Amino acid sequence: MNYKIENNKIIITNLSQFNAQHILECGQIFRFKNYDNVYEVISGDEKAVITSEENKIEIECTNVEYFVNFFDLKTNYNYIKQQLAITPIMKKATEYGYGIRILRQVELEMFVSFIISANNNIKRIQGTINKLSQNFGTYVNKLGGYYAFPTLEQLSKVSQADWKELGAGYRAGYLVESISKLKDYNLTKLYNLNTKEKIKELTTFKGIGNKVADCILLFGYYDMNCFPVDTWIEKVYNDFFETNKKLKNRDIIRKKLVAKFDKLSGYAQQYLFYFRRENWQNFV
DNA sequence: TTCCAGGTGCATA
DNA sequence: TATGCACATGGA
Repeated sequence: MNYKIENNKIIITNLSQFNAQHILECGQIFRFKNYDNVYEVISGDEKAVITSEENKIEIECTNVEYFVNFFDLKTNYNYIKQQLAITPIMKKATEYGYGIRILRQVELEMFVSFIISANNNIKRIQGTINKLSQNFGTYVNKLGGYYAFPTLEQLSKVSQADWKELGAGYRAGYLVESISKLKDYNLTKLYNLNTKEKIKELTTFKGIGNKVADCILLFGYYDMNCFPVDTWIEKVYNDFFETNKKLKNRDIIRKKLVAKFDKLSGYAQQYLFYFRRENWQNFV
């Protein structure tokens, strides 16, 4: 992956493996907005402004090192796509979302965001998380001004009534209980465990089942052995991977997909998710 | 009006 | 272990 740093900006000229729309709108992050051909992203307490031109992409940001890591710029995604594109559907999906990259995000932010995401839609999830940050996060007076995602201490002050006010619905109780449990639990200790053990640990928290745990691990821990199976992956699985019957048990769907994609599961999942969600009208 | 959204918790068999 | 239902909320 080619990139360089100029005047405290990240410059990307290899557009075959970086597309802001693909990266931000494939469901892995909720704090971004788009106007004209500019995307603004907030992650943790940092912010980036991505401007796409014909031959290059400029990323102006609060912290260059943070965003080189965040956008996973040291990984060669052309090689990954090549390994994945061995069936017709995977070839289509990797071509459609050619600019996708898996973001390296903050553990706590993923933990909270994906509890909110359960049985919810992306627009409402985004609204809840943005309001949460505006009401409880710290204001940062850089790059036009923005609110950081709340720290654990700030999150501890969000009551069940506050969460309902933010639109979290029945997940309000789960959020209060699970955030409270984090006071005596260091999320970084999960790095010492294998994927199965990490899922087992995370699912002891209220509001975290297998799917949400997979998302937290994939997007917060860069664990590519995870394959979150949601309603969209269930559809794409039954459309392309299962010919006879419709399979509804998501644990079994996950097992079959992980057996197929192994250590590239996380990447495969994002290409398939983006492809199916953006193309839904072509498959109903 | 009913269905659906990046599902989970809980009771029951 | 497996199945089925309730759960907030707003857009289509």
